[in-house]
Amino acid sequence: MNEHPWLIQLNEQGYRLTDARRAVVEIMAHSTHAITPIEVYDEARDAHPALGLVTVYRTLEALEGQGLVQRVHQPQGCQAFITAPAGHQHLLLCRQCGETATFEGDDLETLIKSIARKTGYQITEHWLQLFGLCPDCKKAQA
Amino acid sequence: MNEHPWLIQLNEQGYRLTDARRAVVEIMAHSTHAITPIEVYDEARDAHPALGLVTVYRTLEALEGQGLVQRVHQPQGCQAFITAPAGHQHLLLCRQCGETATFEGDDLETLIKSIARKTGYQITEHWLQLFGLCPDCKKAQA
DNA sequence: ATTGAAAATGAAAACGATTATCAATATCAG
DNA sequence: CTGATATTGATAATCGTTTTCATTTTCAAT
Repeated sequence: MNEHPWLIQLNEQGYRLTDARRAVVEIMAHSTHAITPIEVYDEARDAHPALGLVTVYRTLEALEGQGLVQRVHQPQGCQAFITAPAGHQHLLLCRQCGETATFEGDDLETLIKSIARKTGYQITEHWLQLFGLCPDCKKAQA
Repeated sequence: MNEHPWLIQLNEQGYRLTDARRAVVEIMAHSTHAITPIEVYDEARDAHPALGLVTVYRTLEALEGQGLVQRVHQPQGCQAFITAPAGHQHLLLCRQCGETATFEGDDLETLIKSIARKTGYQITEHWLQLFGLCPDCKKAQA
C-alpha cells in the first residue's frame, strides 16, 4: 500500500492504520511550517472530510510520543506543532508565517556545565530558539 | 504612603493605585518562582479578599506592559509569570518548584549573526532557557 | 472636605483550546 | 469472514483567558 514511514512506525508500535491517521500524517509530515491542531484539521479534511478535531489531537499526541512531531513555543502562542528535527537541533522560526529552519549550536555544553556549577542546579533540558522573519516574509515587509 | 516602586511606576504611567493592584504587586514582586495567575489570585487574597481573578489578569498585563513581569514558557506549560530580570538575562528554571535563576550568555551574538547569514532570516528575538532541578529539589529527590 | 468624571473593579457570561465520555464504526488477527 | 478490540466522531466537560457591564473607587478640581 506504500504507506508513509510515519504510519509504518505507528503500525509497528501497535497503532492501527486508519484513514484519519493517514490524513493527519499526510499534512504534518509535509509541513515546513509550525501548524496548529485546527489548521491540521482544516487541511486534513480535504483528504478525509469525516475527520474529527479530537482525532487530530489524538494523532498528534501519538506522533509526539514517537518523536515524529513536537510542540513549538513561540512568543505569539504555544499551540503549534512541527515535524521533529532529526538529532539535537535548535529552531529558527518565522514570526509571520511560522516557517521553520533548524541549526546546530552545541557549544552550549560548556555554558551549561558552567551554569550548573555556579547555581547548583541539575540541568536536564535546554531550549535555544531564534525568531525572526524568513526571507520571503522579509521581502514582503518592505 | 511608601508604595512599592512598581506601583509608583504604574502610577507615573497613569494607572491608579488600588488595593487590588497593591495585593497583586505584593505577591509578584516578592516571588522568586514562576507563578500562575490562579496562584497569584489565591495568595493575593490574603491581603485583599475581595480581589477578582480578572483583576489579576489585568494587573499582570499592565505589569508585563511595563516590563516588570514576564510570561515564562516551560515544557509543562506556558501560563506562569516571573518578575522580569534586569537587562538581557537568560533563564534557568526548576521543573519541580518553578524557582528561577538568571544568567548571562551573550556570546550568542556571533551565533545569531552566522545563522542569519546562512538562512537569510532576519532574526529579531531569541530564547535561551535551561531547565532542571534547583538545589533544594535535587536534594529532595534522592 | 466635597464633588464628579473617568478609571478600575468583580460577577457573570463568553470564548478558545484541550480533554473525557461513549455509542457506533473500522481494523486486523485468526 | 468473523469477532475482539482499537479507533472514531459527536457531545459535553474542563481549563485558562477575555469580554461585558453595572457598580465602586480613585483622584484632580473645586
